Amino acid sequence: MGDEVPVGLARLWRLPAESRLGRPAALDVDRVVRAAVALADRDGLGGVTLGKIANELGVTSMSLYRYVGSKEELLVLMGDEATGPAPELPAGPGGWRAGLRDWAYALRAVHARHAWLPHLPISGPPSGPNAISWMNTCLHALRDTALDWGAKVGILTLLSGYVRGASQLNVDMAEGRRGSGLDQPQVEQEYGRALARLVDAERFPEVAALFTSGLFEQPPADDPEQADFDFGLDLILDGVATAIRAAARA
Amino acid sequence: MGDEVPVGLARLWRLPAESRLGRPAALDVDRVVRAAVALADRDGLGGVTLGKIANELGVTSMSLYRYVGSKEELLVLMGDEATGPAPELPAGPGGWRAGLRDWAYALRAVHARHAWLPHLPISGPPSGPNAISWMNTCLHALRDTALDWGAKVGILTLLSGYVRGASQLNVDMAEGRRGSGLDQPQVEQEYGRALARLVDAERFPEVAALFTSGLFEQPPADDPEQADFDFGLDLILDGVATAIRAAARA
DNA sequence: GCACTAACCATACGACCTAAACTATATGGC
DNA sequence: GCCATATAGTTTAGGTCGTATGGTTAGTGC
Repeated sequence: MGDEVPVGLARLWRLPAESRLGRPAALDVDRVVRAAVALADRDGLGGVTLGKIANELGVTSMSLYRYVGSKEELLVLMGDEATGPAPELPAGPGGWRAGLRDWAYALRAVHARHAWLPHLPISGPPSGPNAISWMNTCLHALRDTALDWGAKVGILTLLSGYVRGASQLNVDMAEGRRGSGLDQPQVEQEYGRALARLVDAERFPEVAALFTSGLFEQPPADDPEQADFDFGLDLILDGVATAIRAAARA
Repeated sequence: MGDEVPVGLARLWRLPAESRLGRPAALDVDRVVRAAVALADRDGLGGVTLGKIANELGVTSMSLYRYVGSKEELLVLMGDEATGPAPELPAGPGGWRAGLRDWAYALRAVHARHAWLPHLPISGPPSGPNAISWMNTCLHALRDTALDWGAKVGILTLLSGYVRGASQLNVDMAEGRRGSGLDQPQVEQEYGRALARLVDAERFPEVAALFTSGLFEQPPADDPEQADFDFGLDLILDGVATAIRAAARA
């Protein structure tokens, strides 16, 4: 009967340590993590340094190790902190499809607020309280379907991975166009033209056709990133619909 | 009429520099990148160091800067190198579905050979010759469909992102169980039980139900990771099928 | 006031990436 | 054959960062 919880999990869930002995702590895990998140929001992931965090808090970097096992662990804590709790359960009508769509939109919005978040190294399955909160909301949206637990978890994994990947790509493209005052369509043009010169139409006929198709030349929608995101999301949701129908038949 | 190509792209595509002047080079980009890949295969991404690469090649770390602009750029080159060219075009029957499935399987196999590959930071849209090769194969599988280019690119992005995310998760789970001689089902048990103790059934009823469902207790398939992968893949392919039908109707 | 415990700090070390200046080795024109 | 030139590679050094170690400070409870 192991009642114990790994120390990393304990800090993620902020389990109180219980001890009135010794010198009282001037900080707590929360303040450390919040300072780190604020720093990442300002300077990016690469700008997060134990020294700078400590400076911000008026302590030395070594004292942070009283609250965090290592920088790697700190990154995990930052991830859960920045993700925050999932929005309230919709419970409204619209069924699973609207529920999943809202969920994905909300998660995307979180990534937009913290551009570094999708770039955090994955450290395993969702384990923090906020990650669990999002998990709960997603599963809730699927509650009235005939899917078994394995399928629900698969959908959750797929969907969160998709949002993460899409956000990551958006951020990277945005980073690529920093300095040169180009917006998204211009970057796509640049990309398409540079590669059109490199791609041999004989070796890669499909790609060559793509780059001469004019897809990267037209300035179509007013928010192309949103449109791209919606395309993939709808495609996934169509797949979910198929799975739900199949489960209902069984 | 800019005939020029950014220097990063030039190195990715190994554009020859043309110059018989000066001291002849003892190395070339290829050898540097291959040594780096071999090192990553052995020691992981964190074990890749300019010093170690140089050592392996019998030079000093600074000389590597003759071939690579920075370590960041080296990572990009490593990514394309390790990905390698896509497998030969199937051209067989089975249509787009078999084509995409084979493609995804092959990409997954590449990630299995280079566990660090899915962990590389994304640096933009596919740009290297090998990435383009995989792009070409994927587009080829969709050739006989009525999808427009935008949809095809969306599917490519979605699919490659999915494979990447799934591989990343597999690697991280495998890493989590290093040291303690546990296999996948045991790790899932450990995960399920640890979280079952932390998750409040009132706040997170769905998750609580999941963790008491026994999903993480049973040792079901003989290759659970493969089964999970297939579930997501089939779901995506079902979504693609829907999109193809819709495009054909239009 | 004394043992004990926990929080915090000063110091130091070892990686690592890379800028700058210098040396080595080839080519091509005279 | 020699020199200007251009490219390759080395030396040296600086700066940043994570963190191991050991000492110091500030509280609690007997």
